[in-house]
Amino acid sequence: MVATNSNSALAFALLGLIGQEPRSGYDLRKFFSSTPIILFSDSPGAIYPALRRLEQSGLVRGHMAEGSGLRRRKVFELTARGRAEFRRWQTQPLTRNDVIRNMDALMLRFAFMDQFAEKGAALRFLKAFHKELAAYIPSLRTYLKSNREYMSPSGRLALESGIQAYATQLRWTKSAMRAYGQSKGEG
Amino acid sequence: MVATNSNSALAFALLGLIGQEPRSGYDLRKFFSSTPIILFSDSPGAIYPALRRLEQSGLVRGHMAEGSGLRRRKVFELTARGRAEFRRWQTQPLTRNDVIRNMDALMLRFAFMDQFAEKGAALRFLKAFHKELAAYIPSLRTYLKSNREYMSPSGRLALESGIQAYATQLRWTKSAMRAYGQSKGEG
DNA sequence: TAGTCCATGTAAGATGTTACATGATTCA
DNA sequence: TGAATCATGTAACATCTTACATGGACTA
Repeated sequence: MVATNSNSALAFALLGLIGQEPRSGYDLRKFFSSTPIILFSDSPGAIYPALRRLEQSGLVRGHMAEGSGLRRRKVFELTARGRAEFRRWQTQPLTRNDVIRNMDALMLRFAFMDQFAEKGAALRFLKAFHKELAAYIPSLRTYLKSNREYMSPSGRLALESGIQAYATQLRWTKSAMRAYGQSKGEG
Repeated sequence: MVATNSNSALAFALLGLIGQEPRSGYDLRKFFSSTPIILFSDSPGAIYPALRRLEQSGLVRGHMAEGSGLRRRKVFELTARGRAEFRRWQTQPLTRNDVIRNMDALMLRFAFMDQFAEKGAALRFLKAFHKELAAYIPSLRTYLKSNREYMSPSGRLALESGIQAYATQLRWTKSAMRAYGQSKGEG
């Protein structure tokens, strides 16, 4: 209906979860609060308005669940447009900036990859991710090397922690690519 | 002057950097855009209002830099209250929730540890961090084990990536504690 | 019948994003 | 003189946080 300008990470998390199965706002809140993985808050002040926006822009459709003695419970399901919009977001090119400032969003995109995107998408994503990480990490090491002596011990250790985190992510992309290469035979 | 309710992560990053040496808004923006470490945006619409708020609550003090042919350049320095407030934030107890949802803020607190806090603070912080991570990671592994079969390959891989990231952070706390134990001989 | 959980929502407020505006200075 | 950089800021807008509100249903 209305132009879909841009959705927040939370909005895409909601779309992804609703895409797995129809869910209510309460279901989504419970998922966020009970699952140790997900990074979003279960605050109703974030979730219910986000759902309303998604409904208004036609990405989800909600209807009151009737049936066995249930209270008013508004269950949302994904529309075709919602599915397309999620896929668009998920398969858009991965940038350096995503790696630096939006790693969580990247992993969210990947987590739903099998669910929405076609076969090769996961592997393409992993290759691009690997490429960006492999290019970015050396620049961090270079920065550390040339600034080491001016940094406090805790500052230096904090930077090393960041570098190790990226290095771990890089190793993960490699093993994930192997996992996809084996099961899907695409190289 | 005004009650200091709570400051954002950006506000504390600004306080920490200003605590190293007096800096202008432009200096801070450049630091964020040129340094590969820091996670904050260099957007003027975030930084200048944040500086004004810090000044209004008496945590920093700004004055126009005069001197050799400079343009108007407002340089901020930390006040005693600003230093105390930073230290309070930095040394407050580390919670499980910080580990799950605010790791970046934790590392920011640690990065400035030598600069603001007294001797034992860094080591205390690392011990608490280690303890929370050591308690949290097994719950993630348990979750993975019992949900593995219901998850898509990409969902499972994404969760594994998160677990590996936490495990890397745990190893880092151990090596960081060794670094502090050696140089400061406090156990 | 009192407490807890189910379930949805709103209101106030702060913060951040993007884009725009302004003007001085340096450099080609 | 025109472009880039220095330097500060505002305006509009969307989003999130925290706290509050409401009411049905289950259970001890």
